[in-house]
Amino acid sequence: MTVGSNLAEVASLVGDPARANMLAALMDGRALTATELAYVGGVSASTASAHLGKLEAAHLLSVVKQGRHRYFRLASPLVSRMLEGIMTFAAIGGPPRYRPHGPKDAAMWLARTCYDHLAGRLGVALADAMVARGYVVLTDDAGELTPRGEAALGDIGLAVDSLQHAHKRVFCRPCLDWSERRPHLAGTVGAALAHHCFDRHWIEPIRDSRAVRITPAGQIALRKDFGIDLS
Amino acid sequence: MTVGSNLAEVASLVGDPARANMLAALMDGRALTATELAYVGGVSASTASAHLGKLEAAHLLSVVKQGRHRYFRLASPLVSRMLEGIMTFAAIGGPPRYRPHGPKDAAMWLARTCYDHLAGRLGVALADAMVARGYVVLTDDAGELTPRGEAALGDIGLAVDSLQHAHKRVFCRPCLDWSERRPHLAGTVGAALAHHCFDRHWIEPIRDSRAVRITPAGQIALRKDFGIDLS
DNA sequence: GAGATGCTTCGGCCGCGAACGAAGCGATCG
DNA sequence: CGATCGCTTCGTTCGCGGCCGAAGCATCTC
Repeated sequence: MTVGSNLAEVASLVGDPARANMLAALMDGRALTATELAYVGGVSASTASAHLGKLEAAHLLSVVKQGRHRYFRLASPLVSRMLEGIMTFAAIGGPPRYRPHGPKDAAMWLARTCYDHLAGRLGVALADAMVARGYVVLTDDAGELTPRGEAALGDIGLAVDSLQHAHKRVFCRPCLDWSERRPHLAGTVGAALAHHCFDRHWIEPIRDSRAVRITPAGQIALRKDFGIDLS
Repeated sequence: MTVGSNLAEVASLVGDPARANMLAALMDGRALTATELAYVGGVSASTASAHLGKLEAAHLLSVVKQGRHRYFRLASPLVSRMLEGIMTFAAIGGPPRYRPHGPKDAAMWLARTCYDHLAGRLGVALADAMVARGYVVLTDDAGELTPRGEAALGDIGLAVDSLQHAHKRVFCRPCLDWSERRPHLAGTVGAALAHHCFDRHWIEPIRDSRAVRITPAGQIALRKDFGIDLS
């Protein structure tokens, strides 16, 4: 059958541990080199090359050559969405899971990027705050920024108007958080919020990880603007 | 890493052709017996048993024993969503695809069920009609039933009020159609619409397939109520 | 009861594909 | 201009996992 075979074909590409780790590492939207991906995949350069070739051939990844490096990134938001769907199931739909062990995991649980927006306790807390204050309305699948929310974001210096008419990309949508098992903010609004936090140095990336650290300044600002305290 | 391994684990389960075909067959929400699934998977009963055991262990499928039969169904809407995500990518995100060949494919392209709602040319045409008439508003991710739409559906005998307050399940959302590459209606509204069409015998299931046939009565009713003509 | 039917368990076979190292090629650096 | 680095290609090895058929255990039918 036409349908099933495509399904299996794509899923089996994601179904290899090395490739899955590579894809997961690219979930934050960055582009990584073949060597970096070999490392996160836990395989040799030659093996990684074969994997990356397959992922590119299937259009899961796009590649851009720059000098002697080859930078890979997820080929489209559709890929990110697909992976998100699988990870969400893996985290909350599958067999019961356990809480984090290592300190690295702990950081991931606290705050991390998810493609281009924020997830973890911080992401969920932000979404909660936005909802509680009537800035956004969220259902399971849809989200909407209220006029009140638009104004409030404007007050803290987040230019929402310029984004507003981006009808093509999704403006505001919930994204199920695999660690908190509750929705956080994705879409244009979620991305803008994340950018804002980075710009103001409320958060900063943690090396070699999707996790982010909340700076002292961020602690203060988040409490002041959103009533968030993640101690 | 914790994340990647779960991702690979789940994806590899879907990544086997036999299992993928079984899962695809269950996408319409029905429950099938082990023997039926062995058939759609194209494998022997013993092999199917092993596959189904794995899918159940990973909580992709739930099983209910009835007499000497074991009925399998997708364990949760989360699984359906995950598969939907992969199929969507496989259909439109991957390498360029081709149009149908066999008559069976043709029927699938014309009209079929997608979990619990309608897809194919019919599904897309219904969504288009609903939008064109101002019954619903659709963005890429969200959907909303307008008061006008609510009234109109009421006129043709579709009790929408009773569904309205089902806040838990998603009320109305778009679902990307892999054959038409355009959204059709999913969510509670999409499901209610599909049920309505079945109840009135506007459409009827085609044996051993997710495809549905549009009855002569359906042709007339669809044209009258929605201005749809799929000749 | 005997005989189907539905499904699982067991044992053994086989092939795909992931793995590595060595070698080659192109780009960059000193 | 070598030397180094980033990546790919090639040839080979090897183990996991899918496959089947035979046998076994239920359950329903007559």
